[in-house]
Amino acid sequence: MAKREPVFALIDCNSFYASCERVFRTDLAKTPIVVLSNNDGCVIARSYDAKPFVQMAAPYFKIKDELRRHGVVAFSSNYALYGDMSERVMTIIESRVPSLEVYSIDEAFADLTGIPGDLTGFGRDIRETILKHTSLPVGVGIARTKTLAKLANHIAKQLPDEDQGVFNMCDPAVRDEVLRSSDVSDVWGIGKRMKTHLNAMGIETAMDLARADRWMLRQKFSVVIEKTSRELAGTPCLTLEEAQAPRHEICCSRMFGDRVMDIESLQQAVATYTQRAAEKLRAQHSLCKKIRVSIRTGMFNPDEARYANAALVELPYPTNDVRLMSKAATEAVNRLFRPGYRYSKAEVLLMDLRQPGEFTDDLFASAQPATATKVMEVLDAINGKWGRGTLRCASVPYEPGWAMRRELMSRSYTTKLDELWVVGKKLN
DNA sequence: TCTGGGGTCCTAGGACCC
DNA sequence: TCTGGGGTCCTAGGACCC
Repeated sequence: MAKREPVFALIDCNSFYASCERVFRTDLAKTPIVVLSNNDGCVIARSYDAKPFVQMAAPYFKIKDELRRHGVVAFSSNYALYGDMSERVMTIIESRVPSLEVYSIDEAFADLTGIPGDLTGFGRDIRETILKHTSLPVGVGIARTKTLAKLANHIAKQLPDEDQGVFNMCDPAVRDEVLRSSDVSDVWGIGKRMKTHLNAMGIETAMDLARADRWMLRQKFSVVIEKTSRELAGTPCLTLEEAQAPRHEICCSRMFGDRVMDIESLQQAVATYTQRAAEKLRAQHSLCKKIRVSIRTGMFNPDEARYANAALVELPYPTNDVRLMSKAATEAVNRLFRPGYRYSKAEVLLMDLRQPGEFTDDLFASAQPATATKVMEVLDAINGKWGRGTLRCASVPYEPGWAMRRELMSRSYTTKLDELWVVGKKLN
């Protein structure tokens, strides 16, 4: 029997955050929409019809009036809603493909190797099912490698409606045609810097990169670019990664709603971020040995005095005990704090993460006491049942003065009982 | 007044060891 | 005259992704 050729699909939601908002606001079906980053800082998603009016990452305060003039409606980001919608989409895809890698909140790679019959039809079927069950439009790219599937997906989004957002690039002739007409910067893994370097060497299109001297690519850049080149030429170098490995670092950082000047607020913020990071840490069953805390002022205003600094604290033993972690993190704030500055952001980064049992306990140092592990389990159980923050360290305020701005937030239509979508009753 | 929040991988270079 | 050759581990920094 002939060896089965590998086939990958990349399925991703179109303008995901904006589409999620639209699902529950049918009155905005024909209105351009943008979604803002945390703190209503800048634009992170645009509906298709908003794209002509707004640049990605444009600061909201600068373009507010312009948006209003064009009738573009803005939303604060509502991650509870997006996370829930994402799970629904992934569940549908998972039920139809042999194996799936959830790559981000709005996209997934699927292994279609060995699926008989017309793959384009298969892609259309998935797309229709998702649309029917969630009202979210997706694009499907199908090809021999992950990098090519990404490119196929990019093409799928530019197709006219009758092609239903599915593009199959398995045919070598079709693939070559696409490679020739795609700019090298459309390739997954080629950013702005790499484009500049490659262009300088005469590599302009995806086809140029596919045919470039691999040894030279590896010498001059890295093995990553070499793999990209091979993948474009049709040789799979990247595999589907179904099980998500535990993170090596866990980060929680936020801009403040307003500038902060006092040390108490910074301590509260850092305690709050540590709490959130510790939750993520325990969710992946890891322990952490080092914490890096950083604070900084705004970086954009030239008239404002700037300061940014970070401190690394090492814990006595690998732990997931939020009490120990908060104490260490807030002590770091005392070291970092300089009075007189207007702080805009703090960050807590958990580093040197380990799995229990993976490291050797030091003969003379202590390990996390069993009681602490138990206390954390109870803490997570209570917060899991009654909501995040029900039980917390005293240093974490309930309604902090420095909380981020989210003035344009939609409701938690799918995740809060008292905010459910009501059909047949006029909202807003 | 005001510009996000997560992550990943790779490489180079220094410290240290035998 | 003239000062090896590996190896490992760690960290910082660059580049990229969504």
